Amino acid sequence: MGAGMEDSDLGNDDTDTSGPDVEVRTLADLARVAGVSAGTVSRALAGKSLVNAETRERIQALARQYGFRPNQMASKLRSRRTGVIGVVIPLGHEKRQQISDPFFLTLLGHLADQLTEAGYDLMLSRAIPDGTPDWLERITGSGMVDGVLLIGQSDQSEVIDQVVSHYRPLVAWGNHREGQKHIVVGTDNELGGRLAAEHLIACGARRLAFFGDTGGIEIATRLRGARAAAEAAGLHITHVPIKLADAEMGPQLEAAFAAPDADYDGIVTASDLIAMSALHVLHEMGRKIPGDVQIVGFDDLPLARLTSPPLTTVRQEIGQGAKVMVEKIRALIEGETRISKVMPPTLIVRETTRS
Amino acid sequence: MGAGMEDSDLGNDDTDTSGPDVEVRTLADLARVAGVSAGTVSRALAGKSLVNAETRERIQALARQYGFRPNQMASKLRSRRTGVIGVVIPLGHEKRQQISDPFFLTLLGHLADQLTEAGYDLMLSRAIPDGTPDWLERITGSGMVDGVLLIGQSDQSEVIDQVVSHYRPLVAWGNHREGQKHIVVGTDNELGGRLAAEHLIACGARRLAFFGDTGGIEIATRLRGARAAAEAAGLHITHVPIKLADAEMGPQLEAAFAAPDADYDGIVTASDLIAMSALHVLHEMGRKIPGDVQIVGFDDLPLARLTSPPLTTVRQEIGQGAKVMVEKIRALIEGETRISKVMPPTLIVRETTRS
DNA sequence: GCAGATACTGCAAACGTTTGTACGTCAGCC
DNA sequence: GGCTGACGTACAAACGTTTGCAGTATCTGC
Repeated sequence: MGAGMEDSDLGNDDTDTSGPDVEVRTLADLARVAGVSAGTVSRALAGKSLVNAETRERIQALARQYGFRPNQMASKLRSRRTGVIGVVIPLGHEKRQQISDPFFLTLLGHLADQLTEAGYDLMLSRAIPDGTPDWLERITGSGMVDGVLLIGQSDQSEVIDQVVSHYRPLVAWGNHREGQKHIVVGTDNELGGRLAAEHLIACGARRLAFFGDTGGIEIATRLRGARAAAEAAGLHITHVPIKLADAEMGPQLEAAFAAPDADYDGIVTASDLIAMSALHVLHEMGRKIPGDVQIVGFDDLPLARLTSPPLTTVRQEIGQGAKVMVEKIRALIEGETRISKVMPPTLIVRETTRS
Repeated sequence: MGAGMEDSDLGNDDTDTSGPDVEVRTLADLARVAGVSAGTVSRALAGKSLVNAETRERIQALARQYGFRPNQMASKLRSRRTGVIGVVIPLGHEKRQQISDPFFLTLLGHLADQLTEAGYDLMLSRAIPDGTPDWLERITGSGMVDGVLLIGQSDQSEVIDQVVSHYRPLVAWGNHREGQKHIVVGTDNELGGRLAAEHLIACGARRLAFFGDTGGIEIATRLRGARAAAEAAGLHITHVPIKLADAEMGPQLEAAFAAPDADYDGIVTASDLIAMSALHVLHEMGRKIPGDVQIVGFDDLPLARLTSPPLTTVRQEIGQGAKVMVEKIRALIEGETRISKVMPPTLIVRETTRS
């Protein structure tokens, strides 16, 4: 009608200094207000030196004033860089459809910190591996992330290798295995298992058990290390596959201790969580710790020092691990090639062993 | 140390599936292969009924065969819908630049589950509030998310209200306050604090303390509830502002107990984490629990049942809370209007009180 | 056999940026 | 004074989708 909204006359730069009377949603809008072209606005906001310093600051001030922020989707589409790292937690061998392991959650927290620091956003996905590479490719192939961080490999090492053959920027937390294609940051789980078992043996334990479900390769490797230590000492170690599901853990443990030849005096656990649960069950059974039974955890969660007695455990350098993962993924994105890093765990002796 | 592999050239993997001889990266590419137009391919992959069922399946098969996935950025740009929910954790009143509270982490885990279920992706941001709305608007205004979930309000209630006045789809976890504009899902913290204190009093405690930093509104409200209960019984409750930083908590607590008139016999804590730490410190000091001192936690983390003695605590329905938050944000995105939901907490009596 | 409905499909215009190239101006230099 | 280069800006072509609209067969009923 009469009142056309083609407000293209930019001669009247009179009163619109303070009031965002006209909505500015796009670069073009802001360009009109500033009396320059959209391209210049784009460069100005990106802080490029190509544009006159004075103009740049004027435009930035204008953007602030109008509360303008460039549309990220458009930006990402055009620049073919998302600034987003996908973090995926494979729910692999755990039945429970839920992210619950405090270790992974803690690692996630650290990753969030490191990624933010590095200027990346973090896109979180939980995935349920199904044998095909699809659960992973749904993320790598989405075009939504510049790279992928995998929190744990579960039992999907082959699948991951397969994906990595055509998708480079991927780093996993977990266990390094010879011949594996994908890059891994993790703890030397075999050494960890060994340290735990050796310590127990040195403290006089003879009837050993390993508590943990070996569906994931990390845990399996820990068992291997523990078993090696046991055998070196001429001892047997019983494997008890406790699963990491909050609700079931108590009953599982009770059943384990009720078994006929279950009078263990030294227990290596696959995680602090299991250790804490075991501690609790043993308390209820009236067993003295470390008098009757000694226990070693794995992870050294912040909580490990709060149990009573405080938990002897194998420490994984989780903050450091997150840092390394982020470093590696960044390098990978830059096109560099990288190698895996396995970090040695440390035995933290507290009071659930007789040291 | 690290073992690794330099597997740099990966171009020669042409032995895989049945003949992706021509690379298909875009809709147009696939359209060419299928002998249709790009638009049709788009519709076919979206499963629209507009395209012939047979054609649709042929195209989908082709897409699978060539491993084609539409570029999300382009899709999101065009359709103006991202399918992403931003989850932001304000690091507000905690000095420590790190996501560490297990409660928030657990809530995050549940949110991840619920959002995935609902078909949304989750973009995680940690933010450091700075008094201006900028830390939040950086996310709401980015055009990258369809909605925002806030894990805790910290002390930013006003700022959040301000943002909500022009950005609708936002739901916060936290404390509901009369007159507040933004939608909140959370626990009745005042009631929680009251339940805890009343229970202690009923169990014979007379020298009460509240352990927790009241920088965040949630905690302040819990203290208010506890104080109300104390006053109703004619008792005084001492506020000890313990901060939630892993490393410092021990020393803080020791200092608190070393204070001249610190012979508390009943402690309400602002979180299970503080309670667990206090339990530990008290153990070390040789105090009997619940004989000498009784303690009530807050949250009912899965770990609360594992302490020794098992922790009496005020339970927040965190899984339920996550579910409600996701429901509300979805409704908000659909354009509906919503109201806050405050859920009643439950007192879980275990063994750190004499019941 | 024909009008009109029906069922698909193609065309092309967005979506809002970024960025290579071209253009214009101005200073410095011989 | 013209040439060279530096500097700053405008122009327009992507980026890869989705989707309204128009077009073309095929079908239906009379």
